[in-house]
Amino acid sequence: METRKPVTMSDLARDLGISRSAVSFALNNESQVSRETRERVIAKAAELGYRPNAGARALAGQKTDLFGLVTDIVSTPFGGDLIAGAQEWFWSHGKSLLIAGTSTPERPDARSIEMMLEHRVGGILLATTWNRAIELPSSLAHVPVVLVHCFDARGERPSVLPDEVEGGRAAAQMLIDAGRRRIAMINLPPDMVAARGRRHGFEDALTNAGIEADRDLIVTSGPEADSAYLAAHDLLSRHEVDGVFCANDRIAMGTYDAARDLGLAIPRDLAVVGFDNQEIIASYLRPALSTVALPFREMGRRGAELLTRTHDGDHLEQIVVPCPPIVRDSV
Amino acid sequence: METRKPVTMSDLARDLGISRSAVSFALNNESQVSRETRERVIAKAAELGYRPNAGARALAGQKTDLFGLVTDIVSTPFGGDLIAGAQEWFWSHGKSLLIAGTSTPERPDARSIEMMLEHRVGGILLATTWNRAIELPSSLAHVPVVLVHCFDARGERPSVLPDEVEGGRAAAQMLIDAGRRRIAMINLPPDMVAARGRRHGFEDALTNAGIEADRDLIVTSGPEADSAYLAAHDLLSRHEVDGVFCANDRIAMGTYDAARDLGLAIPRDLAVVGFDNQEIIASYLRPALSTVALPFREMGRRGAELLTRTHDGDHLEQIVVPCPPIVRDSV
DNA sequence: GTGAAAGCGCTAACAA
DNA sequence: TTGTTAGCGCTTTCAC
Repeated sequence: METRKPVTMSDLARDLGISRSAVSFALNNESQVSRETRERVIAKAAELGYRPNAGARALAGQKTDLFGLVTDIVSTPFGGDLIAGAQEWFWSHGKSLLIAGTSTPERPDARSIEMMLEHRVGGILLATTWNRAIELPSSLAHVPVVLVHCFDARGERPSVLPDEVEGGRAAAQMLIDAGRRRIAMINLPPDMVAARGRRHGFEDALTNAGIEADRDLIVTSGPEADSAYLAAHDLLSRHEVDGVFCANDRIAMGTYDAARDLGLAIPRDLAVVGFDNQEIIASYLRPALSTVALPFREMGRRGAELLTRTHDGDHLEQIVVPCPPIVRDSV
Repeated sequence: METRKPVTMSDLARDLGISRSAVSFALNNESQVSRETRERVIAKAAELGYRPNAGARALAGQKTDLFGLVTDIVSTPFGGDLIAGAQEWFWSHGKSLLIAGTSTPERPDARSIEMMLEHRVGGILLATTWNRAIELPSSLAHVPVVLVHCFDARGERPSVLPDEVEGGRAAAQMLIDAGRRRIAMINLPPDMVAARGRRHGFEDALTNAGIEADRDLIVTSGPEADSAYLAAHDLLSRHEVDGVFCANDRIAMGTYDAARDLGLAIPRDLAVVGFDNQEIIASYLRPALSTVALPFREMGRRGAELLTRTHDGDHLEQIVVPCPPIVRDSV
């Protein structure tokens, strides 16, 4: 592999005996060139393997095609969807994506933000693992920012959020449609944004179905499977329940264990619905877990879209993306 | 949020009444400026919030600080580690990382590679989910490339690979050290690079421990849990086995199910070791799975390092990174 | 130690 | 329709 000096516009112009601007116009599909010239230029470019220099173009045109994504989410399976979604949008619009992983998006490695700003990104997408309020670092004060799966504590930036309420409603509905009536919910700690929304939707659906919401059937668990095992075991041994909505898939995992230990068959004795659609959990649990998906890909896409639009015009928007139910075998 | 025009070197120079080159020298720590001038420049830069323009610098200096990472791995939990590792290296060396997710690294969305080349990246890291040989696309012919978790079919590019053999040996050793003697292996399809290496190390360790390698105890399974369930059920019901090395964590998952259905307690009746250390599987299985880690973070780091060095000098290197055993409760 | 000046590759008025 | 000419923000000789 030998690196060789890249072909420039001047090379094309000289070879073709025309001016550099003619080449520029031809390549950028401006109107001011004859069809013939344009074709000659394009042919020559292909022949010589010309490739535009993005940096130079940005410098001269005073505009970037670079955007940034800062997130703590790359280390989870969701990260892939998020990145894919954002990238799909950017690419199909001729933009490139600079990514920085960080453990704390609100206080990202200062260097990573700095680096993006030095590259004069047109805007930054800030995404988090947990749906929550965040405080923007001051270095971001003068850059367009769109928050994904989180929102600005000061209410000054646009964001893209999952429809937790509708998701909770959908989860409950799956249980109701299966004929369950003694329906419980094992929720996340109440200080979590997701917990509030999902519960709200859950209660709503029960009420609409004419099922009285029994406070005793709504319990709290930590987000992890072992904590959920305890909560589920307690709940299921004290109450007669035929359906349970777990506020996330890991809680469902713990619930499966508890059900097994209590001799309850899923879905016969107990129907279970999760939330998140963490593929690796949901599809490997037996029976496969019915759940509600967190639409990271779509949120990434919408975030990117919003960011490029925010660019000019400066309207504050909150976009809410639906959480689709995923039917498997646990209901 | 209002975007405002960035401060340039000329602004600093004018404000300070000195030339632009003086500013440049001062900021880049060149020797040819007086201590005093340098300090004044630095102070002014801080005051005005000057931020160098990476694109302009690259253009003038004919060098980039951008590198690319193309991979199909972002959608798995491993992706996070890989990215983190690569980024750690690049950042601490003042480089930035451009990332492109793709479903097939060998035939990545042509646009994504093109985009990186237009940005004049100094080199590209190509990483795959599966350890395997890959054929480089021709567009990469004149760019430094380092392969991570895969290798060039034509043997012309450097790569960073996990030490599968040593990993297999470590897995077997965990079983041996626990006093197991009837040790089986549920391997991946033999055409997979990982399968060959892991088996090689496995047999090696048994031989060294004076345990005869029983061909009947080495069986093949697909990479997924359901296929593994069948293989494990078959193996365990026909042979007396007290330890099994599963070539990946999902196979271990299926093996857990089979063991339970056959009434075998883990680890009492059957010790199990996996491979990959997929956190979400390994730590939630009960008992938690002892396994061998695929060192993606370290591979990312080494890949980045190799890439920046490959840059000049052009030695073909194959780096092999150790796969550390992770002890949990299944042995 | 400092400044003038020539680019780096490209865009975009403006003239011709 | 084409070419000329300034820059964009920065690095880097080369004189002073």
